[in-house]
Amino acid sequence: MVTLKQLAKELNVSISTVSKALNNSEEIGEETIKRVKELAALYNYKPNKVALSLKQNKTKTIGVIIPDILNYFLAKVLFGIEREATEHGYNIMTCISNESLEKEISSLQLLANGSVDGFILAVSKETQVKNEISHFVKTINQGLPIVMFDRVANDVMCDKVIVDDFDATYRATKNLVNENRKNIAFISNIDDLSVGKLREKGYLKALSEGNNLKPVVLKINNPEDSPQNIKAFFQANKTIDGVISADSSSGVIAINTALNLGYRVPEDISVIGYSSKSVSNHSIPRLSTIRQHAKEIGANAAQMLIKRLENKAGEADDFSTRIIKTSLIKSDSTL
Amino acid sequence: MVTLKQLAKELNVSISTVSKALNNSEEIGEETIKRVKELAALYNYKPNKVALSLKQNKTKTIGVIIPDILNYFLAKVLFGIEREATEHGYNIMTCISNESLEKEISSLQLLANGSVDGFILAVSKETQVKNEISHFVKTINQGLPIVMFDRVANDVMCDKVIVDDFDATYRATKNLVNENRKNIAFISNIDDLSVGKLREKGYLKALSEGNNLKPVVLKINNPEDSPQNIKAFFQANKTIDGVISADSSSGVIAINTALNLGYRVPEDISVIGYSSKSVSNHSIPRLSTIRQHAKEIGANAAQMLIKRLENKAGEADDFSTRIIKTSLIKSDSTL
DNA sequence: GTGAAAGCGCTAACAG
DNA sequence: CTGTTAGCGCTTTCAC
Repeated sequence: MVTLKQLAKELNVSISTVSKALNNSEEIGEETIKRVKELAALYNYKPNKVALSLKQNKTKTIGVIIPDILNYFLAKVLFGIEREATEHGYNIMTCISNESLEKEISSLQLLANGSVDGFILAVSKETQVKNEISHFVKTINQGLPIVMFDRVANDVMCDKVIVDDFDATYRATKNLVNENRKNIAFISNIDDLSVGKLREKGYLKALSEGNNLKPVVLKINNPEDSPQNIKAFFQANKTIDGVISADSSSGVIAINTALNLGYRVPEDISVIGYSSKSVSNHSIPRLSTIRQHAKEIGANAAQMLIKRLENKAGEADDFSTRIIKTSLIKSDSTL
Repeated sequence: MVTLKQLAKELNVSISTVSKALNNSEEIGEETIKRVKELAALYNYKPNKVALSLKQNKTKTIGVIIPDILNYFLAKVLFGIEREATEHGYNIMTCISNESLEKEISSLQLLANGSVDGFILAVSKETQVKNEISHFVKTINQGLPIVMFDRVANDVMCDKVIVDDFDATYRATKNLVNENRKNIAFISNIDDLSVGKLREKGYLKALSEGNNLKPVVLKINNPEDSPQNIKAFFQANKTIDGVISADSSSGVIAINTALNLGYRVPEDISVIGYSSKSVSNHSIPRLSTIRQHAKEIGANAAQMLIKRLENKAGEADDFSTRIIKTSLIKSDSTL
C-alpha cells in the first residue's frame, strides 16, 4: 500500500500538503492539488483505514453477534444489517455465539478493544435461559452502544428492534378459529426463547377467547427429531384440525406429515407457520406463513446504531424500541 | 478504554515500563510487574487493537465475501470460517456480494485499505458469467492473499478449496442407474455457476455409460418458480423414474411434487439432491442427499489463509487446491 | 531495572 | 500557499 509519505517524497512536498490536497483543502493551490491527485490515482492510493481509526478514535465498524447463522431468519437479518451498514460506510465484524453465553461474552470482549464502534446482536439461547445480562451492561458502560433485535434482554437499557410476536401469533390463531377449527395445536422447537414464549402466549390468548377451545401443545427439544415427534403427536391427537407453528420448519413438516397420514390440507387440517418464502415452497400445498420482514429488522437495527454513533449529542438515555409488524401471508395451507 | 498512558501516570512509571510489564518482559522487576498487572486488571485494560494493527502492520482480520448469505451451504461455510478464524485469534469482516460483480469489486476494494490481512471468498454468479478476474489479480498483487472456495476462478493463482462436484454427481447418478432406473432427470437452478455445470457433466457422464439412457434436463431460472416448473416438467415427462437435483431445494420439491402427482417415492421415482440435513427433513420420505461438508470447507479455507499469512517465507507461488470429498447419505427417497 | 524516543499512517493546529 | 509539529496507542531499540 502506498502511503502519504511515499507520495510526498516523490512529489517533493510535505506529507501534510499531500494530505490536505487529497482532502481538497482550501489551503492548497490548484496546481498542487492536481499534481497530488494524479500521482495518488496512478498509485491507487487509499488512506490506511487503521491509521484513520486510530486518529479519529472510531472504526466505522459494527460488531454483529448472531446466535446461529444457519437460522434463515437470523441470516436474513444479518443480510439487512450488512446492506444498511455498507450504505452508510460501515463494515461489519461478525461473530457467531452458537447460542452459547460464554461465546457471547468472549465475542463481546474480543471486539470491545477498539475493534468496533458498537454492537448489534440477538441474545443467545443460553443467555436467555440463564437470564444473564451483566456482560451487556458492562459493554454499554464502556461506551459501546448495543442494539438488540428479535431476542432482546428487557432489563438492559438499549435500543431494540422486535417483532410483534404475541399479536402476530394471536391473529394467526384467530384466523384458524374463524375457519371454525375446533382443535388447534401449537408446535414449537424454540420454547427456550423469549420469542417462543411470546408466540405461545398469543396462541393461548386466542384460544381462550374461543368457544371451549383447549390448547394442545407440542414442544420439540431437538429439531432433528421434528418429523418423528410431529408424526407421533398427530397420531396421539387424532382430532387436530389446525396447527400454528412457532419456528421456521415445523410448519412444512406438519403439512407433509399430515398428508402422509392421509389428511387433506387444508380441508382436514389448516396450518400456519413462521417460515420464510423459500421454505414455504417445501410443501404442497404451500404453507401459509407469518412473515417477519427480517431484512427490515436488520436495516432498522443498523440505522438505530449508526444514528446513535453519529449523534454525539444523543448520548442521553432516550432508548427506543421499534416494533416491526409481521404480515400474515395466506397461501394454500389455510382455507 | 484505559490506555497505557493512564496506567503509567497512575503508577508513576513510564509508558514503556507498563508495556513491558504487561508483556512479561525480562527487563522489568517482579514487584513492578505485579503492581502494573494489578492495576491493569482493576481497570480491565485491553491493548487497543487499532494501535496494535497500525504498529504491527497486520490486523488479524480476514475479509470474507459471500455471494448469498441466505444460501444454506454458503452460510454454513461462513460458520466454519468463523469458527476456525476465532480459534486462531482472527476476526472476520463479512461482505455480501449479492451475486453481483460490482459489489464484489467494491467489497474487495473497501477492505483492501488495511482493514484486513487477506480474503476468503466464493466467486459471485455475475463474475462467473462474465468471467472477470482482474479484480482478484489486482488484490493479490497488492499483497493481500485470497483463498477461494466452492465457486473458484480457475485462472487466478491462489489457494482453493473445492468440492468433488463432478465425481459426486457422477456417483449419485450411477447409483440410480444401478437401481435400474431408465429415465433419470437432472434438475438445477444453478446452471450459471461453475459448480452447476460440473454437476451436470457428472450426470451426463454417468448416463453416457449406461445402457441407452437419455438425458432429461430441467433448468430453472428463478428458484421461486421451482414448484410450478417441476410440476410441469413431470407432466411433460411422464416416464421419469429418477431425479438428480443439483441445488439445495429442487430435491425436496421434486419429491413433494411427485407425491402430489400420485407417484410413490422411491418405488416409482428415486431422488437424490444436494440439500442439507435440515432441508432433507422437508419431505416424507426424507431426501437422500449429497453432503458437502460445508463447515469443513470453511475451516480448510481459513486454515490455508492463516497459514499463508503467518508464513513470511511461503510467499512463493506454491498455491494448492484442496478437494473436500462429499458423502452420499442414502435416506428414504432411494431404494 | 527503568525511561526516553522513534515510528506505524494519518490529520490538524499552528507557523511561516 | 506550504511546512512543521504534535499526537492517536502501542512496541521496541537504545540510553542511562
